[in-house]
Amino acid sequence: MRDVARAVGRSPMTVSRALRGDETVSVKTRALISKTAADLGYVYDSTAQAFRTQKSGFVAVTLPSINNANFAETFRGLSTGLEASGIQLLLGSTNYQVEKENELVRQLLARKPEALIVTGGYHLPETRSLLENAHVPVIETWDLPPDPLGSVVGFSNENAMTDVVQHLHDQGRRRIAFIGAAAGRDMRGTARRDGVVAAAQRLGLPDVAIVDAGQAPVSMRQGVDAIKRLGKNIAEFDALICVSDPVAFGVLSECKRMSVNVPEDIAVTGFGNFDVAMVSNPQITTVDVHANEIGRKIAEVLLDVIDGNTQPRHIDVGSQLVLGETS
Amino acid sequence: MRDVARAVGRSPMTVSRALRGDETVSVKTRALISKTAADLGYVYDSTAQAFRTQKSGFVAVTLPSINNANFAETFRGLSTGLEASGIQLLLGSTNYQVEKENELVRQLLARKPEALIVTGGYHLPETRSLLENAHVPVIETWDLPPDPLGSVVGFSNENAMTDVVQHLHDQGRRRIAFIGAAAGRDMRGTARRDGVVAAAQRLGLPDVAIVDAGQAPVSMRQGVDAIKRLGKNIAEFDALICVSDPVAFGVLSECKRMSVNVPEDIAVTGFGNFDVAMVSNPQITTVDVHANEIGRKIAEVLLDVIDGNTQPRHIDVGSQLVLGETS
DNA sequence: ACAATTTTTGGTATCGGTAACATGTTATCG
DNA sequence: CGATAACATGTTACCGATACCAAAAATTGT
Repeated sequence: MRDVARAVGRSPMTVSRALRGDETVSVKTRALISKTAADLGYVYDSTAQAFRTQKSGFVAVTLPSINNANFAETFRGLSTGLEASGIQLLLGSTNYQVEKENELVRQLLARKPEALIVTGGYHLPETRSLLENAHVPVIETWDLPPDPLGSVVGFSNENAMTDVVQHLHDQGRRRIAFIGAAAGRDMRGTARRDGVVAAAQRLGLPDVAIVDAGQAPVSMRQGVDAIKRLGKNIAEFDALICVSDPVAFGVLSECKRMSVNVPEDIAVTGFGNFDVAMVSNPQITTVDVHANEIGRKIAEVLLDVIDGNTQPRHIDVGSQLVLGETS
Repeated sequence: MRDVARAVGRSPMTVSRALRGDETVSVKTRALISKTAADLGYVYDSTAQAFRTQKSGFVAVTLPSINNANFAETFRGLSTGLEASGIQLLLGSTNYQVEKENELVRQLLARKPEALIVTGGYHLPETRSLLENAHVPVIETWDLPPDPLGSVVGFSNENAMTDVVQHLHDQGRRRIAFIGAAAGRDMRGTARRDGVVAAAQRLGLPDVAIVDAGQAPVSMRQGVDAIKRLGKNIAEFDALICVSDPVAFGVLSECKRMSVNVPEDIAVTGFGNFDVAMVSNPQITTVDVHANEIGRKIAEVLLDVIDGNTQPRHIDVGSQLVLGETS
């Protein structure tokens, strides 16, 4: 910056202002400085800026898994929403482990993010106190935690499942199995399971069977494997509620191979309204949770927060049953 | 840090060393300092560290699209490989636009990343010179550029397609169409298309028809739409080579709805060997490009580079035809 | 022409760590 | 016991931008 200043015969201070587009620098000086900086191949040092201003200019995001079309869609909405602001996204993946989330949050906080976006509403007590003491705006997402740390942009996994169970009940299905990850890791999956169990109970249906599809993240292959393991026992059920669309797709595919007819013999539902649900043949009944909208709303809340608005916001984007051909 | 130093009766320098696990600080002093820091709720300032040491401790990654299982898998391999090192990943998405890549690279460079990972081997001249002058190790991936900027971990999109065309030729297929994104945006897609065209020519097959599936990123729905637009004309072909597995899946699904039998009437192939290819029914013939391995190898190269090894490395992870039931 | 503004520019201290070097303190050994 | 090595800790000067305040230059009004 000093070099640029010398080259244009101005002080570094003026250069600093000019490069940030400060209006108090005269238009021609600004133009000259921009040009000179470019000519000299000067690269602005954001680290020094972050240090001096105590504002890092990025937002930290924790995702359970990067390889998940749903979170990816939220992330995309978020990126798009933040694009104009020049805010960058620092990403970390927790692999669905709260212990790892804790470590990750610690690392991310040390970088003084403008805000922290965490997926899910369940955290270790240690993580909670870290976040509470950090005085960094927190946005929880993909959930509606009972006791939020700050802002929330999400939906109720339980309620979403209530709609699914109600729908299956309306179709005359009674013997329901839920296929999802082993309990304890994927908290949103667990919430969905609980939602199913509770809804079935309220509707007077028999107890819901829980089919363990292995460790989160569960995907297509685990759906296949779960059905393989079920084998003939699949005849005990007339509806399979899957924790996500990929699982449902795997289930559907394996049913076909086993000559189990969907939806005649058994209904199958997914979650998330991924492309695969619509493109699949038959189309999978699923739940749209507005993943992209969540991302865009997060961006909105974020820009608001960075603007100095400290009032936490709670946004329920809701969810919507999407009827397909599998139920 | 000064506060912690005062609390333990040592200088800030000793605290600094202790917190970084410097062995020259006596074991008990180190323990005391860690404990005191934790008790005081001290949070280490990575920004200041980055500023002083001129090492940011993160690696920047540009991806064409975050919502893409291919890159996501690579990203996952990379995350896993870097986990222990404490290096963080700063992510940016270019939306398959080289102009955007340029802007993104500029922003990312301002943060002085330890290294920069860019997807693809084609960049604007401006971007190239930015990268060359930045003196930041660059790793290009998902490609084998003829004139690499630094290290490379990738595979040849062209060669991968040669295998596919050879296989189809062996099966007696002759009239091939390639389904991919509009030319110009997705350079890896373009490379694949060129690979198909060239291989067909070498084998003496008729000219390959190019079916435009719209703007990158193309996914399942665009596969569906492409086939819908083809309509009856699909009978002109006996093999459809798709730029990616999701596209192939969409194609397959729409073929089924149109009562076009795969593979009897027409062969369909994908690219990437992702879950959907194997779980799909019929299983999709595809190409495994070892996406996860790419990520892990990048991590390896990265750690090597950060260790001060400036020698660029060129790793070809190769690709492998995976026979399914659609060809 | 000159004071009162308004606009534009500059000087200085500083953000919180750490590299490099200096110094103090405790074992080791002939 | 004193010299030397090995270990532990301290001092100082930065890294590069910018907040804050001060001052110069340009513009305006009478």
